[in-house]
Amino acid sequence: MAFSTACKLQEPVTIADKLFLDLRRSILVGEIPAGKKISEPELATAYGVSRGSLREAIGKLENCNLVTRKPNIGARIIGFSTAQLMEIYQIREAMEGMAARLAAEHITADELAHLRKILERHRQEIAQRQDSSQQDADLDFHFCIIQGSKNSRLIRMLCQDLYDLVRFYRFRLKSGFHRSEQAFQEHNLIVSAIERRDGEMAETLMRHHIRASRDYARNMLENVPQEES
Amino acid sequence: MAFSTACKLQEPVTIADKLFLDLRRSILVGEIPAGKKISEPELATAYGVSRGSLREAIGKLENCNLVTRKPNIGARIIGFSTAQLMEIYQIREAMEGMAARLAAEHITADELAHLRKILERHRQEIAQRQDSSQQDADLDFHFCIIQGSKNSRLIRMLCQDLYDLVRFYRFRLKSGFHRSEQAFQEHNLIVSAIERRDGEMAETLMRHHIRASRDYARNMLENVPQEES
DNA sequence: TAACTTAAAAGTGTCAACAATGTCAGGATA
DNA sequence: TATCCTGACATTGTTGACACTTTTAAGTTA
Repeated sequence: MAFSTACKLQEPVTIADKLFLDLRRSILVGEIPAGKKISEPELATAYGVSRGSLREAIGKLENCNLVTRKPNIGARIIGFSTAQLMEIYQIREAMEGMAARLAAEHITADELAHLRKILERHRQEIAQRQDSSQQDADLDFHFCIIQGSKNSRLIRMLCQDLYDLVRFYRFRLKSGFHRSEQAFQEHNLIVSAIERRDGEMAETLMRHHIRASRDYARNMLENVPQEES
Repeated sequence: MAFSTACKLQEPVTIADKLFLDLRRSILVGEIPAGKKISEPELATAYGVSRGSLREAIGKLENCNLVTRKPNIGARIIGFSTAQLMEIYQIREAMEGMAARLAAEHITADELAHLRKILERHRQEIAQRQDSSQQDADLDFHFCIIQGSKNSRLIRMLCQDLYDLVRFYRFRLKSGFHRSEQAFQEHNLIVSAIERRDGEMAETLMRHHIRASRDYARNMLENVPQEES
Protein backbone atom coordinates (compact mmCIF):
# COMPACT_ATOMS: atom_id res chain seq x y z
CA MET A 1 0.00 0.00 0.00
CA ALA A 2 1.08 3.57 -0.58
CA PHE A 3 0.71 6.20 2.07
CA SER A 4 -1.03 9.35 1.00
CA THR A 5 1.20 11.77 2.82
CA ALA A 6 -0.56 14.71 1.27
CA CYS A 7 2.68 16.63 1.28
CA LYS A 8 4.45 15.64 -1.87
CA LEU A 9 7.83 14.13 -1.35
CA GLN A 10 9.74 13.84 -4.57
CA GLU A 11 10.13 10.51 -6.28
CA PRO A 12 12.88 8.48 -4.67
CA VAL A 13 15.77 8.55 -7.10
CA THR A 14 18.55 7.24 -4.93
CA ILE A 15 18.83 3.76 -3.48
CA ALA A 16 18.92 5.07 0.07
CA ASP A 17 15.65 6.91 -0.54
CA LYS A 18 13.87 3.85 -1.91
CA LEU A 19 15.18 1.83 1.00
CA PHE A 20 13.97 4.49 3.39
CA LEU A 21 10.45 4.49 2.00
CA ASP A 22 10.40 0.69 1.96
CA LEU A 23 11.55 0.36 5.54
CA ARG A 24 9.24 3.13 6.68
CA ARG A 25 6.28 1.33 5.22
CA SER A 26 7.34 -1.94 6.81
CA ILE A 27 7.62 -0.29 10.19
CA LEU A 28 4.33 1.57 9.96
CA VAL A 29 2.40 -1.48 8.79
CA GLY A 30 3.96 -3.57 11.51
CA GLU A 31 5.91 -5.98 9.33
CA ILE A 32 8.86 -5.07 11.49
CA PRO A 33 7.70 -5.30 15.09
CA ALA A 34 8.00 -2.38 17.47
CA GLY A 35 11.09 -2.31 19.63
CA LYS A 36 13.02 -4.68 17.39
CA LYS A 37 16.72 -4.20 17.00
CA ILE A 38 17.96 -3.53 13.50
CA SER A 39 20.88 -5.61 12.35
CA GLU A 40 22.71 -3.75 9.60
CA PRO A 41 24.37 -6.75 7.95
CA GLU A 42 21.17 -8.75 8.05
CA LEU A 43 18.98 -6.03 6.52
CA ALA A 44 21.61 -5.07 3.99
CA THR A 45 21.81 -8.58 2.57
CA ALA A 46 18.03 -8.97 2.80
CA TYR A 47 17.50 -5.93 0.61
CA GLY A 48 20.58 -6.57 -1.49
CA VAL A 49 22.26 -3.25 -0.89
CA SER A 50 25.44 -2.13 0.78
CA ARG A 51 25.60 -1.21 4.42
CA GLY A 52 26.42 2.37 3.54
CA SER A 53 23.14 2.95 1.76
CA LEU A 54 21.29 1.17 4.52
CA ARG A 55 22.87 3.36 7.16
CA GLU A 56 21.79 6.44 5.25
CA ALA A 57 18.25 5.10 5.12
CA ILE A 58 18.33 4.40 8.86
CA GLY A 59 19.46 7.96 9.39
CA LYS A 60 16.34 9.17 7.64
CA LEU A 61 14.18 6.85 9.70
CA GLU A 62 15.73 8.38 12.78
CA ASN A 63 14.52 11.78 11.62
CA CYS A 64 10.99 10.47 11.31
CA ASN A 65 11.31 9.34 14.91
CA LEU A 66 10.65 5.76 13.86
CA VAL A 67 13.97 4.38 15.07
CA THR A 68 16.44 5.39 17.75
CA ARG A 69 20.18 4.95 17.53
CA LYS A 70 22.90 4.59 20.11
CA PRO A 71 26.53 4.91 19.08
CA ASN A 72 28.36 1.61 18.85
CA ILE A 73 25.23 -0.22 19.90
CA GLY A 74 22.86 0.08 17.00
CA ALA A 75 19.42 1.15 15.93
CA ARG A 76 16.06 -0.18 17.02
CA ILE A 77 12.47 0.44 16.10
CA ILE A 78 10.77 2.74 18.55
CA GLY A 79 8.79 1.29 21.37
CA PHE A 80 5.20 1.66 22.17
CA SER A 81 3.72 3.30 25.21
CA THR A 82 0.48 4.95 26.18
CA ALA A 83 2.44 7.82 27.70
CA GLN A 84 4.12 8.56 24.40
CA LEU A 85 0.85 8.41 22.53
CA MET A 86 -0.62 10.93 24.96
CA GLU A 87 2.35 13.22 24.38
CA ILE A 88 1.74 13.07 20.66
CA TYR A 89 -1.90 13.99 21.13
CA GLN A 90 -0.90 17.02 23.19
CA ILE A 91 1.43 18.21 20.47
CA ARG A 92 -1.18 17.61 17.82
CA GLU A 93 -3.68 19.62 19.84
CA ALA A 94 -1.37 22.61 19.81
CA MET A 95 -0.12 22.37 16.25
CA GLU A 96 -3.28 21.32 14.49
CA GLY A 97 -5.20 23.89 16.44
CA MET A 98 -2.89 26.49 14.96
CA ALA A 99 -3.18 24.84 11.56
CA ALA A 100 -6.95 25.13 11.68
CA ARG A 101 -6.71 28.78 12.66
CA LEU A 102 -4.38 29.49 9.76
CA ALA A 103 -6.44 27.41 7.38
CA ALA A 104 -9.42 29.63 8.14
CA GLU A 105 -7.36 32.51 6.83
CA HIS A 106 -5.55 30.94 3.91
CA ILE A 107 -7.39 27.93 2.58
CA THR A 108 -8.38 28.14 -1.07
CA ALA A 109 -11.80 27.54 -2.54
CA ASP A 110 -10.52 24.39 -4.25
CA GLU A 111 -9.18 23.01 -1.03
CA LEU A 112 -12.44 23.78 0.73
CA ALA A 113 -14.33 21.90 -1.95
CA HIS A 114 -11.98 18.97 -1.51
CA LEU A 115 -12.55 19.11 2.21
CA ARG A 116 -16.27 18.90 1.66
CA LYS A 117 -15.74 15.89 -0.59
CA ILE A 118 -13.75 14.15 2.10
CA LEU A 119 -16.55 14.79 4.58
CA GLU A 120 -19.09 13.37 2.18
CA ARG A 121 -17.00 10.25 1.67
CA HIS A 122 -16.64 9.91 5.40
CA ARG A 123 -20.40 10.15 5.83
CA GLN A 124 -21.03 7.41 3.28
CA GLU A 125 -18.46 5.12 4.81
CA ILE A 126 -20.07 5.51 8.19
CA ALA A 127 -23.44 4.59 6.68
CA GLN A 128 -21.86 1.50 5.14
CA ARG A 129 -19.85 0.74 8.27
CA GLN A 130 -16.53 0.52 6.42
CA ASP A 131 -14.41 0.93 9.46
CA SER A 132 -11.08 0.53 7.77
CA SER A 133 -11.44 3.25 5.16
CA GLN A 134 -12.88 5.64 7.71
CA GLN A 135 -9.42 5.82 9.19
CA ASP A 136 -8.08 6.97 5.86
CA ALA A 137 -10.83 9.53 5.57
CA ASP A 138 -9.89 10.82 8.99
CA LEU A 139 -6.24 11.18 8.03
CA ASP A 140 -7.13 12.86 4.75
CA PHE A 141 -9.30 15.33 6.60
CA HIS A 142 -6.52 16.36 8.93
CA PHE A 143 -3.96 16.50 6.14
CA CYS A 144 -6.18 18.73 4.08
CA ILE A 145 -6.61 21.26 6.85
CA ILE A 146 -2.92 21.23 7.68
CA GLN A 147 -2.23 21.80 4.02
CA GLY A 148 -4.63 24.73 4.05
CA SER A 149 -2.61 26.51 6.72
CA LYS A 150 -0.05 27.41 4.05
CA ASN A 151 2.68 27.38 6.68
CA SER A 152 5.22 25.19 4.94
CA ARG A 153 7.22 24.35 8.02
CA LEU A 154 4.14 23.52 10.04
CA ILE A 155 3.03 21.27 7.20
CA ARG A 156 6.36 19.50 7.15
CA MET A 157 6.57 19.06 10.90
CA LEU A 158 3.09 17.60 11.05
CA CYS A 159 2.72 15.59 7.85
CA GLN A 160 6.28 14.40 7.61
CA ASP A 161 7.44 13.97 11.18
CA LEU A 162 4.54 13.64 13.56
CA TYR A 163 2.06 11.79 11.42
CA ASP A 164 4.42 8.90 10.85
CA LEU A 165 4.12 8.33 14.56
CA VAL A 166 0.36 8.69 14.37
CA ARG A 167 0.24 6.00 11.72
CA PHE A 168 2.65 3.87 13.71
CA TYR A 169 0.25 3.82 16.61
CA ARG A 170 -2.88 3.67 14.53
CA PHE A 171 -1.81 0.49 12.76
CA ARG A 172 -1.19 -1.15 16.09
CA LEU A 173 -4.46 -0.05 17.67
CA LYS A 174 -6.82 -0.78 14.82
CA SER A 175 -9.10 -2.86 16.94
CA GLY A 176 -11.99 -1.06 18.49
CA PHE A 177 -11.13 2.42 17.40
CA HIS A 178 -14.21 3.87 15.83
CA ARG A 179 -15.75 6.87 17.39
CA SER A 180 -16.39 7.87 13.81
CA GLU A 181 -19.91 9.18 14.14
CA GLN A 182 -18.79 11.58 16.83
CA ALA A 183 -15.62 12.49 14.96
CA PHE A 184 -17.62 13.12 11.81
CA GLN A 185 -19.81 15.63 13.60
CA GLU A 186 -16.77 17.40 14.97
CA HIS A 187 -15.16 17.48 11.54
CA ASN A 188 -18.27 19.10 10.19
CA LEU A 189 -18.19 21.85 12.76
CA ILE A 190 -14.54 22.54 12.06
CA VAL A 191 -15.10 22.87 8.34
CA SER A 192 -18.02 25.19 8.93
CA ALA A 193 -15.86 27.44 11.05
CA ILE A 194 -13.16 27.48 8.39
CA GLU A 195 -15.76 28.31 5.75
CA ARG A 196 -16.90 31.24 7.85
CA ARG A 197 -13.21 32.22 8.09
CA ASP A 198 -13.55 32.09 11.84
CA GLY A 199 -10.01 31.15 12.80
CA GLU A 200 -10.54 31.49 16.52
CA MET A 201 -13.42 29.08 16.46
CA ALA A 202 -11.70 26.70 14.08
CA GLU A 203 -8.78 26.44 16.46
CA THR A 204 -11.01 25.90 19.47
CA LEU A 205 -12.99 23.19 17.73
CA MET A 206 -9.90 21.42 16.40
CA ARG A 207 -8.33 21.38 19.83
CA HIS A 208 -11.52 20.05 21.31
CA HIS A 209 -11.69 17.39 18.61
CA ILE A 210 -8.14 16.17 19.21
CA ARG A 211 -8.57 16.24 22.96
CA ALA A 212 -11.69 14.11 22.59
CA SER A 213 -9.73 11.64 20.46
CA ARG A 214 -7.04 11.54 23.09
CA ASP A 215 -9.45 10.87 25.92
CA TYR A 216 -11.13 8.18 23.88
CA ALA A 217 -7.80 6.52 23.08
CA ARG A 218 -6.74 6.67 26.69
CA ASN A 219 -9.92 4.99 27.80
CA MET A 220 -9.54 2.26 25.23
CA LEU A 221 -5.96 1.60 26.26
CA GLU A 222 -6.75 1.50 29.94
CA ASN A 223 -9.67 -0.87 29.59
CA VAL A 224 -8.48 -3.02 26.72
CA PRO A 225 -4.70 -3.09 27.05
CA GLN A 226 -3.10 -3.87 23.71
CA GLU A 227 -0.54 -6.59 23.38
CA GLU A 228 3.02 -5.50 22.87
CA SER A 229 3.85 -6.48 19.31
CA MET B 1 31.14 29.05 22.37
CA ALA B 2 28.98 26.21 23.55
CA PHE B 3 25.25 26.25 23.11
CA SER B 4 23.23 25.56 26.20
CA THR B 5 20.62 23.41 24.61
CA ALA B 6 18.98 22.70 27.95
CA CYS B 7 18.03 19.27 26.70
CA LYS B 8 21.09 17.16 27.27
CA LEU B 9 22.38 15.49 24.19
CA GLN B 10 24.87 12.79 24.99
CA GLU B 11 28.57 13.40 24.58
CA PRO B 12 29.62 12.99 20.99
CA VAL B 13 31.53 9.74 20.86
CA THR B 14 31.64 9.18 17.13
CA ILE B 15 33.47 11.29 14.58
CA ALA B 16 30.28 12.02 12.71
CA ASP B 17 28.70 13.37 15.90
CA LYS B 18 31.60 15.66 16.66
CA LEU B 19 31.57 16.86 13.09
CA PHE B 20 27.85 17.46 13.30
CA LEU B 21 28.16 19.60 16.43
CA ASP B 22 31.09 21.48 14.94
CA LEU B 23 29.32 22.22 11.69
CA ARG B 24 26.11 23.09 13.48
CA ARG B 25 27.93 25.65 15.56
CA SER B 26 29.63 27.10 12.50
CA ILE B 27 26.31 27.47 10.75
CA LEU B 28 24.49 28.99 13.71
CA VAL B 29 27.26 31.48 14.43
CA GLY B 30 27.43 32.42 10.80
CA GLU B 31 30.94 31.21 10.05
CA ILE B 32 29.37 29.39 7.15
CA PRO B 33 27.14 31.88 5.37
CA ALA B 34 23.46 31.20 4.80
CA GLY B 35 22.57 29.67 1.49
CA LYS B 36 26.08 28.44 0.79
CA LYS B 37 26.54 25.20 -1.06
CA ILE B 38 28.39 22.48 0.81
CA SER B 39 31.18 20.81 -1.10
CA GLU B 40 31.75 17.37 0.33
CA PRO B 41 35.37 16.91 -0.83
CA GLU B 42 36.30 20.38 0.32
CA LEU B 43 34.80 20.08 3.81
CA ALA B 44 36.07 16.55 4.26
CA THR B 45 39.67 17.55 3.64
CA ALA B 46 39.24 20.73 5.68
CA TYR B 47 38.16 18.73 8.72
CA GLY B 48 40.46 15.85 7.96
CA VAL B 49 37.77 13.18 7.84
CA SER B 50 36.40 10.89 5.20
CA ARG B 51 33.46 11.79 3.07
CA GLY B 52 31.43 9.02 4.64
CA SER B 53 31.53 10.53 8.10
CA LEU B 54 30.88 13.95 6.65
CA ARG B 55 27.82 12.73 4.81
CA GLU B 56 26.45 11.27 8.02
CA ALA B 57 27.00 14.60 9.75
CA ILE B 58 25.24 16.40 6.90
CA GLY B 59 22.35 14.01 7.31
CA LYS B 60 21.99 15.09 10.92
CA LEU B 61 22.17 18.74 9.93
CA GLU B 62 19.31 18.05 7.57
CA ASN B 63 17.22 16.84 10.51
CA CYS B 64 17.87 20.07 12.34
CA ASN B 65 16.57 21.85 9.26
CA LEU B 66 19.86 23.69 8.90
CA VAL B 67 20.70 22.30 5.48
CA THR B 68 18.66 21.01 2.57
CA ARG B 69 19.73 18.27 0.22
CA LYS B 70 18.86 17.44 -3.32
CA PRO B 71 19.82 14.07 -4.76
CA ASN B 72 22.79 14.15 -7.11
CA ILE B 73 23.06 17.89 -6.63
CA GLY B 74 24.23 18.40 -3.10
CA ALA B 75 23.53 20.07 0.19
CA ARG B 76 23.35 23.74 1.00
CA ILE B 77 22.87 25.81 4.10
CA ILE B 78 19.31 26.98 4.48
CA GLY B 79 18.38 30.39 3.20
CA PHE B 80 17.05 33.29 5.01
CA SER B 81 13.66 34.84 4.57
CA THR B 82 11.27 36.94 6.59
CA ALA B 83 8.45 34.64 5.54
CA GLN B 84 10.18 31.62 7.02
CA LEU B 85 10.93 33.46 10.24
CA MET B 86 7.25 34.36 10.56
CA GLU B 87 6.32 30.71 10.04
CA ILE B 88 8.65 29.74 12.85
CA TYR B 89 7.06 32.27 15.16
CA GLN B 90 3.61 30.87 14.41
CA ILE B 91 4.75 27.38 15.27
CA ARG B 92 6.44 28.59 18.42
CA GLU B 93 3.25 30.36 19.44
CA ALA B 94 1.33 27.11 19.25
CA MET B 95 3.91 24.80 20.76
CA GLU B 96 5.32 27.03 23.46
CA GLY B 97 1.82 28.05 24.41
CA MET B 98 1.09 24.40 25.03
CA ALA B 99 4.43 24.03 26.82
CA ALA B 100 3.54 26.86 29.19
CA ARG B 101 0.16 25.29 29.89
CA LEU B 102 1.76 21.94 30.68
CA ALA B 103 4.52 23.58 32.71
CA ALA B 104 1.87 25.10 34.94
CA GLU B 105 0.79 21.57 35.74
CA HIS B 106 4.08 19.76 35.92
CA ILE B 107 6.93 22.10 36.70
CA THR B 108 8.87 21.26 39.87
CA ALA B 109 9.69 23.60 42.71
CA ASP B 110 13.38 23.46 41.78
CA GLU B 111 12.67 24.43 38.21
CA LEU B 112 10.48 27.27 39.38
CA ALA B 113 13.29 28.54 41.56
CA HIS B 114 15.64 28.33 38.59
CA LEU B 115 13.14 30.23 36.51
CA ARG B 116 13.06 32.98 39.11
CA LYS B 117 16.85 33.12 39.03
CA ILE B 118 16.82 33.54 35.28
CA LEU B 119 14.36 36.39 35.61
CA GLU B 120 16.54 38.07 38.21
CA ARG B 121 19.58 37.77 35.95
CA HIS B 122 17.59 39.19 33.11
CA ARG B 123 16.55 42.13 35.24
CA GLN B 124 20.13 42.91 36.20
CA GLU B 125 21.35 42.69 32.66
CA ILE B 126 18.71 45.13 31.55
CA ALA B 127 19.81 47.51 34.27
CA GLN B 128 23.38 47.17 33.06
CA ARG B 129 22.37 47.28 29.40
CA GLN B 130 24.22 44.08 28.49
CA ASP B 131 22.36 43.50 25.30
CA SER B 132 24.25 40.41 24.22
CA SER B 133 23.70 38.30 27.32
CA GLN B 134 20.05 39.30 27.47
CA GLN B 135 19.54 37.14 24.43
CA ASP B 136 20.93 34.18 26.32
CA ALA B 137 18.69 34.94 29.26
CA ASP B 138 15.74 34.98 26.91
CA LEU B 139 16.63 31.59 25.44
CA ASP B 140 17.23 30.12 28.90
CA PHE B 141 13.85 31.34 30.00
CA HIS B 142 12.05 29.66 27.15
CA PHE B 143 14.08 26.47 27.51
CA CYS B 144 13.28 26.26 31.19
CA ILE B 145 9.55 26.48 30.62
CA ILE B 146 9.64 24.00 27.78
CA GLN B 147 11.58 21.68 30.05
CA GLY B 148 8.91 22.12 32.71
CA SER B 149 6.22 20.79 30.40
CA LYS B 150 7.58 17.27 30.98
CA ASN B 151 6.41 16.28 27.52
CA SER B 152 9.58 14.67 26.22
CA ARG B 153 8.65 14.82 22.57
CA LEU B 154 7.53 18.41 22.78
CA ILE B 155 10.85 19.20 24.43
CA ARG B 156 12.78 17.49 21.69
CA MET B 157 10.82 19.09 18.87
CA LEU B 158 11.30 22.54 20.32
CA CYS B 159 14.79 22.48 21.85
CA GLN B 160 16.40 20.23 19.33
CA ASP B 161 14.72 21.01 16.05
CA LEU B 162 13.03 24.38 16.12
CA TYR B 163 15.39 26.31 18.33
CA ASP B 164 18.34 25.68 16.06
CA LEU B 165 16.44 27.72 13.54
CA VAL B 166 15.67 30.35 16.14
CA ARG B 167 19.37 30.69 16.88
CA PHE B 168 20.16 30.68 13.18
CA TYR B 169 18.02 33.74 12.70
CA ARG B 170 18.91 35.37 15.98
CA PHE B 171 22.62 35.39 15.19
CA ARG B 172 21.93 37.08 11.90
CA LEU B 173 19.59 39.70 13.29
CA LYS B 174 21.55 40.69 16.36
CA SER B 175 21.50 44.35 15.46
CA GLY B 176 18.72 46.35 16.98
CA PHE B 177 16.83 43.54 18.63
CA HIS B 178 16.19 44.59 22.16
CA ARG B 179 12.69 44.90 23.30
CA SER B 180 14.00 43.42 26.49
CA GLU B 181 12.23 45.63 28.99
CA GLN B 182 8.89 44.69 27.48
CA ALA B 183 9.85 41.03 27.14
CA PHE B 184 11.00 40.98 30.74
CA GLN B 185 7.63 42.17 31.94
CA GLU B 186 5.90 39.53 29.86
CA HIS B 187 8.20 36.85 31.20
CA ASN B 188 7.31 37.89 34.70
CA LEU B 189 3.61 37.55 34.06
CA ILE B 190 4.08 34.11 32.56
CA VAL B 191 6.06 32.85 35.54
CA SER B 192 3.45 34.21 37.90
CA ALA B 193 0.73 32.33 36.07
CA ILE B 194 2.78 29.14 36.21
CA GLU B 195 3.37 29.63 39.91
CA ARG B 196 -0.37 29.95 40.41
CA ARG B 197 -0.70 26.72 38.40
CA ASP B 198 -2.98 28.58 36.03
CA GLY B 199 -2.27 26.71 32.82
CA GLU B 200 -4.93 28.48 30.79
CA MET B 201 -3.50 31.87 31.63
CA ALA B 202 0.09 30.72 31.18
CA GLU B 203 -0.72 29.57 27.65
CA THR B 204 -2.53 32.78 26.80
CA LEU B 205 0.33 34.92 28.08
CA MET B 206 2.99 32.87 26.34
CA ARG B 207 1.15 33.08 23.04
CA HIS B 208 0.75 36.79 23.47
CA HIS B 209 4.45 37.11 24.29
CA ILE B 210 5.58 35.23 21.20
CA ARG B 211 3.13 37.06 18.98
CA ALA B 212 4.51 40.34 20.28
CA SER B 213 8.04 39.17 19.49
CA ARG B 214 6.92 38.24 16.02
CA ASP B 215 5.29 41.57 15.35
CA TYR B 216 8.35 43.34 16.63
CA ALA B 217 10.66 41.26 14.43
CA ARG B 218 8.47 41.86 11.42
CA ASN B 219 8.58 45.60 11.96
CA MET B 220 12.33 45.57 12.32
CA LEU B 221 12.76 43.57 9.14
CA GLU B 222 10.43 45.73 7.12
CA ASN B 223 11.99 48.98 8.18
CA VAL B 224 15.63 47.94 8.47
CA PRO B 225 16.07 45.24 5.87
CA GLN B 226 18.98 43.00 6.79
CA GLU B 227 21.72 42.26 4.33
CA GLU B 228 21.75 38.79 2.89
CA SER B 229 24.85 37.16 4.35
C1' DT C 1 28.15 -22.97 42.09
C1' DA C 2 29.07 -18.21 41.35
C1' DA C 3 31.84 -14.60 39.97
C1' DC C 4 35.65 -12.87 37.47
C1' DT C 5 38.91 -13.05 33.31
C1' DT C 6 39.81 -13.57 28.74
C1' DA C 7 39.48 -14.59 23.99
C1' DA C 8 36.60 -15.21 20.00
C1' DA C 9 32.63 -13.59 17.40
C1' DA C 10 29.49 -10.25 15.84
C1' DG C 11 28.32 -5.62 14.97
C1' DT C 12 29.14 -0.77 14.22
C1' DG C 13 32.16 3.20 12.65
C1' DT C 14 35.37 4.77 9.19
C1' DC C 15 37.73 4.94 5.04
C1' DA C 16 39.30 5.04 0.13
C1' DA C 17 38.20 3.54 -4.49
C1' DC C 18 34.66 2.94 -8.14
C1' DA C 19 30.30 4.07 -10.65
C1' DA C 20 26.78 7.23 -11.96
C1' DT C 21 25.09 11.69 -12.35
C1' DG C 22 25.28 16.62 -13.06
C1' DT C 23 27.98 20.76 -14.70
C1' DC C 24 30.45 23.58 -17.70
C1' DA C 25 33.17 25.14 -21.58
C1' DG C 26 34.23 24.82 -26.37
C1' DG C 27 32.90 24.14 -30.99
C1' DA C 28 29.58 23.23 -34.77
C1' DT C 29 25.36 24.52 -37.05
C1' DA C 30 21.51 27.31 -38.36
C1' DT D 1 24.83 35.86 -32.83
C1' DA D 2 22.16 32.43 -30.66
C1' DT D 3 21.20 27.66 -30.00
C1' DC D 4 22.31 23.05 -29.72
C1' DC D 5 25.46 19.29 -29.34
C1' DT D 6 29.62 17.06 -27.28
C1' DG D 7 33.11 15.75 -24.40
C1' DA D 8 35.95 16.63 -20.33
C1' DC D 9 35.62 17.83 -15.54
C1' DA D 10 33.74 17.94 -10.96
C1' DT D 11 30.57 16.21 -7.59
C1' DT D 12 27.62 12.93 -5.56
C1' DG D 13 26.03 7.96 -4.77
C1' DT D 14 27.54 3.33 -3.78
C1' DT D 15 30.38 -0.30 -2.47
C1' DG D 16 33.54 -3.53 -0.06
C1' DA D 17 37.36 -3.75 3.10
C1' DC D 18 39.46 -2.40 7.47
C1' DA D 19 39.48 -0.67 12.48
C1' DC D 20 37.37 -0.34 16.61
C1' DT D 21 33.77 -1.43 20.10
C1' DT D 22 30.42 -4.35 22.24
C1' DT D 23 28.69 -8.74 23.22
C1' DT D 24 28.98 -13.56 24.02
C1' DA D 25 30.81 -17.69 25.66
C1' DA D 26 34.20 -20.50 27.36
C1' DG D 27 37.45 -21.23 30.93
C1' DT D 28 39.49 -20.33 35.40
C1' DT D 29 39.50 -19.40 40.27
C1' DA D 30 37.57 -18.78 44.85
